[in-house]
Amino acid sequence: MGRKPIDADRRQKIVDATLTCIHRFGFQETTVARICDEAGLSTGNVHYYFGGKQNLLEEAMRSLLRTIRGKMVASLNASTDPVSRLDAILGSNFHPEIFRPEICITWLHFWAQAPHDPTLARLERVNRMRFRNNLLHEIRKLRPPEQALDIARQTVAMVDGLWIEKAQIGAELPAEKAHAMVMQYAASQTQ
Amino acid sequence: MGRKPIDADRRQKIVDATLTCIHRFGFQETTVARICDEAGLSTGNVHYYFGGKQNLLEEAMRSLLRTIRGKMVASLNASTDPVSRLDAILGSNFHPEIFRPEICITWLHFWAQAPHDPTLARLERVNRMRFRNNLLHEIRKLRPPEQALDIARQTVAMVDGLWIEKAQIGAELPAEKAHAMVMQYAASQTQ
DNA sequence: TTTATTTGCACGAATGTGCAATAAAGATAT
DNA sequence: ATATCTTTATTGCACATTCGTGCAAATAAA
Repeated sequence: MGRKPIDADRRQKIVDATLTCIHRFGFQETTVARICDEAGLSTGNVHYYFGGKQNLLEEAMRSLLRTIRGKMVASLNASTDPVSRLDAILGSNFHPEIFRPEICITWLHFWAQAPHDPTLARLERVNRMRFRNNLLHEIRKLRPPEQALDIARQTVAMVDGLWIEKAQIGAELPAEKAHAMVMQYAASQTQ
Repeated sequence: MGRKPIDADRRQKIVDATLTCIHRFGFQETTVARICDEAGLSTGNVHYYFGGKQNLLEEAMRSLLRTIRGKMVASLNASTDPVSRLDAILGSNFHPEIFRPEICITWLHFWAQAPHDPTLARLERVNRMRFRNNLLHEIRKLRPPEQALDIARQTVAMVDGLWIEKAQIGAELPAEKAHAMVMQYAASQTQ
């Protein structure tokens, strides 16, 4: 055998550089050259590790999604009553390390690209349904089923909308404020 | 004098072709050649009428914005009581001709591009504030000021979030359903 | 004829991709 | 231990393509 197998850290390094470029330049102007420059590597690595730009972009979105989901499961274990579990689920979407303009901008590009790329579309759908069902599972304990579904859907929409607002230049929307706004709504619907 | 002056219809034709390309291919793959092909013209026209691609993109976004605002003012004149005026304002955002995947996708690209382009950012901000203030003006008649601002903000977020959902492939969200969901929320907050 | 409009191409710049060459890190043989 | 070999990792460039742009020519209306 020769050298050590494919370096997972190096893959992650390229993925991180990709996310940085997307939030800094946008999807349109994120080039292979810029990504590799940001990562301190030469352009050939992208094809060695990912086979092409499109695969890298999809992998970068998967990575971003994993990061957010990681926050979610971590914050769920503590609570037991429905309302505080709702609060925990929402809290993961407004975690100070997550609810930042850079991440919201990247996520916005993800939403915009998904309708044009079946792979991203599938990722978006899975993620949306998982989020909605997590909420739904708790709301069902507080409300009749037919109301619960609408409330879950409205809550997802409000969270997404606040992410849009946060992504824009000059947005004045601290994570705590956004979290409080959604919780105030959820509380008003579940009493 | 020579021929008739600059043809406004021709400008609009190019703008429409641009919007079609954005919703069909996305911002990243909307090229001057594709736009002009869609419009049935040659590439030179873009620079003759708009001076460059960037100006055209900005003009296309302005046009989209005008279309939506047109629906809004038209539907406001009828009503007089706050709740039905709220309903009218929201109805313009969920008008069957507006709340379609093609338009929602284009709007998503607008949101994603705005953080990278000062001109688009300014457009986004003006539009968001106008929408929020329109809602706020009615909500103030129903609620104390400090609550009213939060409710307006939450409503805008929910509308935006439903636009995201509508843009995705396979979304099952009729305009009437989306409208009803936001109105149900607004009603629950203003009674 | 005069002026406005439209065409179609050519040019330079930039991009994604593939590849040949090189370096690095075990493994193997001597 | 030392040298050699094998596999993996990384480089950096060349290639074909594509893009936005500008312009000279052509066309059409007044």
